[in-house]
Amino acid sequence: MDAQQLKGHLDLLLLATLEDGPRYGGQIIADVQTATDGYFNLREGTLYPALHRLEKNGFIKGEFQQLPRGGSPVKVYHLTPSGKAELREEREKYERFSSAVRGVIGGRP
Amino acid sequence: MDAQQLKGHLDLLLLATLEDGPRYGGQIIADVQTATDGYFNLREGTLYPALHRLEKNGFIKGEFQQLPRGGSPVKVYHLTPSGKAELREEREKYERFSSAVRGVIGGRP
DNA sequence: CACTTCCCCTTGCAAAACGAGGGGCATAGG
DNA sequence: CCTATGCCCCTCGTTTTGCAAGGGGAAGTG
Repeated sequence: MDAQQLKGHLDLLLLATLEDGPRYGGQIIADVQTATDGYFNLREGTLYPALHRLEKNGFIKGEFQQLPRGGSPVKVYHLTPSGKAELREEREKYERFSSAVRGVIGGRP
Repeated sequence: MDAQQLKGHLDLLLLATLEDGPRYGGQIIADVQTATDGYFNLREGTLYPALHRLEKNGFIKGEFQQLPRGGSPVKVYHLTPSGKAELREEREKYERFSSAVRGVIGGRP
């Protein structure tokens, strides 16, 4: 996977992942990896700053929770209403991007 | 258009544009803009360094040519054989990227 | 002679993913 | 008990790269 390829699209992936329900860091990484057949292998140094960014912008909210299986509390993030709206916008933005690229390289829109 | 969105995909766009024939800077900008319905509006500060990068890697080659319509000679770039191979690879890379994103956000692959 | 229009190039800036490193808590093994 | 391992969360510095701004040259126009 090319690192630069991901720039500008990470927020969309995170919001879309959280759309399926609250998750904490490790789960998000695992889910993205599964959903992309291993193509996107997010690093912690990538994920956490991105989550903080999204939280600061009010799109997601994180709360520490104690898991039944013990261990330290984990920080579970969930979408806010404004985050759902943002997700819709990001989806549309991606569609415009995708169409534009297809317009240049050819292939299905 | 989000600047970050383009990162990591610019080389693909340039190589694909030159696939249709040799072009000089201004033409490339115009062609990309047309092919994307105005979505990608490349700046000179974006284009020229990228062209130099591609040329240094042997993917394209630029030569100054005198245009029939007069004016200063323009630098016309064309794909090299290794550039055509690179374009194939970049296309595949983009398809993998695109599939991966679709895998997360849903929608057609 | 200005003035505009292209064309080409370079420098410094900013955004963002990443690698590496650190620290905390809980369970397992010696 | 004490160390090791496994998660989990966070941060700092690096690198890449698109972009804005600026500059310069050649040709045409009033």
